[in-house]
Amino acid sequence: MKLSDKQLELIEQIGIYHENNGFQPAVARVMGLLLVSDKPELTFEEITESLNISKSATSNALNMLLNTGHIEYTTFPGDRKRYFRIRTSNWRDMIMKRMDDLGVLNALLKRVLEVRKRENSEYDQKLLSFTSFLDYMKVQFPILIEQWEKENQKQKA
Amino acid sequence: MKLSDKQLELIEQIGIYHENNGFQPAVARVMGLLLVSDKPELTFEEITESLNISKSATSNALNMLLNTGHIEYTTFPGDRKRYFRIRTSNWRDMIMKRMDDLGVLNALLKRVLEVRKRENSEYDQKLLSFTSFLDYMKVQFPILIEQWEKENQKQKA
DNA sequence: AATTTGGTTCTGTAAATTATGAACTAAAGA
DNA sequence: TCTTTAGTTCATAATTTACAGAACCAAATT
Repeated sequence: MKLSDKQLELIEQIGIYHENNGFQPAVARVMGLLLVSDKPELTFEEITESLNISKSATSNALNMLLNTGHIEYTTFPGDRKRYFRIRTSNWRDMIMKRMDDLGVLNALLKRVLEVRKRENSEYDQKLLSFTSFLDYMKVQFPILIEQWEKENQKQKA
Repeated sequence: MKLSDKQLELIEQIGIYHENNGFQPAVARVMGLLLVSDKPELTFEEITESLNISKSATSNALNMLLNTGHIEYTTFPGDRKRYFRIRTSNWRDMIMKRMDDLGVLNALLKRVLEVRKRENSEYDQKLLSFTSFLDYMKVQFPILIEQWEKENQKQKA
């Protein structure tokens, strides 16, 4: 498994992106590798060797990515190896999870408005208006996705 | 500065939320406190005492939050203390930064499609379709915000 | 039966993060 | 001038994280 310099660089960049989103470094690199490699499916061995990480790090990373639904694997008859690949369905999930996270924030902010006491606060007006925006988003966002899917469908036809 | 049990609990929950979004623990608690306290503006001293953290932790947290534009302070003539509060304008920024982050992802994925070679890949079709969705989002999202602002304006009138 | 393969699990540890407390500073007040 | 106030800075201690390496295991192969 040869990787070009461009590929190696891109794996690092994608790695950093995922690190910023809470993945640990090795896990983030595995995601990068699976995205960037010429082959869409890689074995355990290929991953360890390409990234120069230990078997334990690879095992740990793959299992965490399997558990979180970011990757999946296939097998072939008469071959004990598993072939790992990114779950494409995961992109929609990823976006949705970001929305959910805003939902958590929204719930917390509403709780804030319940719990504490502030008189005639213009600040709380803004807070209320923000939560209402988050409510609006929660409704409108799925509609936005739907619209895009329609347009995308049209283009294919 | 007395805080009710409910307030203390909520500060922790908001703290955890912000930890998950990359803030360090003490910084996240300061954000929680400023949101949840009955007074909208707190002094350095009130923050240290309410959260039971050291002066250095407080200093560090406040400076970091000031630098990142999450909080601001006012002063009053003849009073050397600074009164810290959350910048409300920051909520729009927060949402926008999330969008920007998706922009970074989008750029990386486009780079992926350029850099590697995969034949007749249905996978790459999906990837392409995802980047096109991110493009769509980038355009539509500000429009969504605008629409909401219009509706919100109407309600006030 | 012995070995190889494809991993997993279990310490140990280097490095990074996060916070503390003490010493310090600059401005204001007595 | 001495003290207090409102913080900052520094050295360091306490966690936490992230990984390597070795031992281990079950299934397949020889």
